[in-house]
Amino acid sequence: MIPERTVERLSIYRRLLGALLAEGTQSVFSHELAAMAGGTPAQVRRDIMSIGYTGTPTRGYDVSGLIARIGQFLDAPEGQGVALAGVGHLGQAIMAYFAGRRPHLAIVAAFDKDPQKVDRVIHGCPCYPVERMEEIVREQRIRVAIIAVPAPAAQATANTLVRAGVRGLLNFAPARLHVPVDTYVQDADIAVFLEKVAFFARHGTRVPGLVSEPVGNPSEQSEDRQ
Amino acid sequence: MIPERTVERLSIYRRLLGALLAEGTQSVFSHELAAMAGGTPAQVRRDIMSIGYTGTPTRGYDVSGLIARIGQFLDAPEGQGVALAGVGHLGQAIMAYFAGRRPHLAIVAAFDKDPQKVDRVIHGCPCYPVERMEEIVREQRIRVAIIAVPAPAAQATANTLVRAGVRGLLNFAPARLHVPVDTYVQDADIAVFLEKVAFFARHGTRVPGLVSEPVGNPSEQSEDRQ
DNA sequence: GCCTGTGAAGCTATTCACAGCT
DNA sequence: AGCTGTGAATAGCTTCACAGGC
Repeated sequence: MIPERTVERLSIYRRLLGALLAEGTQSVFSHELAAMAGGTPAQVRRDIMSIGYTGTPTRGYDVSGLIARIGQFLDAPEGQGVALAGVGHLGQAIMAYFAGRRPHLAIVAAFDKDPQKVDRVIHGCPCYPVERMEEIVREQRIRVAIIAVPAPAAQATANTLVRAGVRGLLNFAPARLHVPVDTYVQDADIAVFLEKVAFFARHGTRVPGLVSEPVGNPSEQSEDRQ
Repeated sequence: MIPERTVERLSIYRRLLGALLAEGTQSVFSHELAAMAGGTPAQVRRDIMSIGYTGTPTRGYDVSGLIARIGQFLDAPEGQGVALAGVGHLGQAIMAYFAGRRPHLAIVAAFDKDPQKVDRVIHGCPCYPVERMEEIVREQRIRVAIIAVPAPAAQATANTLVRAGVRGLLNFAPARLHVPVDTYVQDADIAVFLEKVAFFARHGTRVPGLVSEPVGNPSEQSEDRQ
């Protein structure tokens, strides 16, 4: 099984590769991708190796070929619909972000308990009352959901979603969710993030890949870097 | 230096301990905290050991004492002000969340380039035009900032903040930031999170600590678990 | 010369397992 | 009996460093 961190980085590589493609770049070296992503060339090579793609010493990796390979690896062939629980500011920010782009991972239904917010379409996404969540998620075979409800409602929301068939949750509520072992939870707990940033802003700690000011200068030597 | 993951967990433990305190619980065992946080008892004990707090075999850890110790460790003694760049839906969700609570880590200034959004107070936080960001962040000696602007503006925003003295960034924009090595960046990239969740919803993978349905049942045996 | 692919080494984080305490 | 504190073992991830290719 592939490391979680590698999956994250592949997603990042794909986005960067898309930008390269848009500007007409046809191939890229591991050290270039590493500089853009903020990692090491060795890491990039190993990540790409882990999904069975290969480059050539002369040109590096083919941009569109690598994008396609990452897609085969990360995306569900049939596409995946996503449910969104909670249409507050956060939920709307998320809808706005995903509107239009990402055909294969689109938010296809949103839910809120406020009657004012439902029964309309926001950013191309229909909003329903929470009462219909279980029914709709089950019928549409939705397996991925975003929890953007207040903390006190998070566990109940998760329970309903799991009951309806969801197996992956992105949880923005500041609460720990208890779910079955076959359900994956990614926490995005803003309060935790902010306390961590505040701590390290005072105590310092930085990742590898170094990267200096604005665009990382290509201060490579012979064998990778240090 | 303390592991990054430990800092995250300490923040989580503190929140859980606060809830225990509110309901009048005076002491807690590592396995109880582990069940609440979704980790292992050994992990909890080591995290607590790493900040130099000790419990007793008979009662476990003293709830208020441990909260205080985590506070000494995580928080700046004088408190830390936080700047927020971007007052869109996401920025407003963040302001709403931090309004009131967290005296020692409050959002003290928000910035937006839209003249409609600025020169007023939202959730107790004054909003200024971006042009004044560098000046205000520098004058208020703000060291921590949240980036909630669109991706194309993220790097320029980060540059300005760093120039003004910020040393910790929480970045919600789907873009990799290039900053000086002494500046800490925590990425909260929603698109990456969602792709990761979608991937593992299909392929499965779960953390330790197991945890079953709703509230984790206390199926402990003698020596820890597993 | 400069690249990729990769075994091996090195690190970091987590878990085991038990001595010591009550 | 059941807990904490912790050295030792393990697991997981990252980086090194070099063979092989153009």
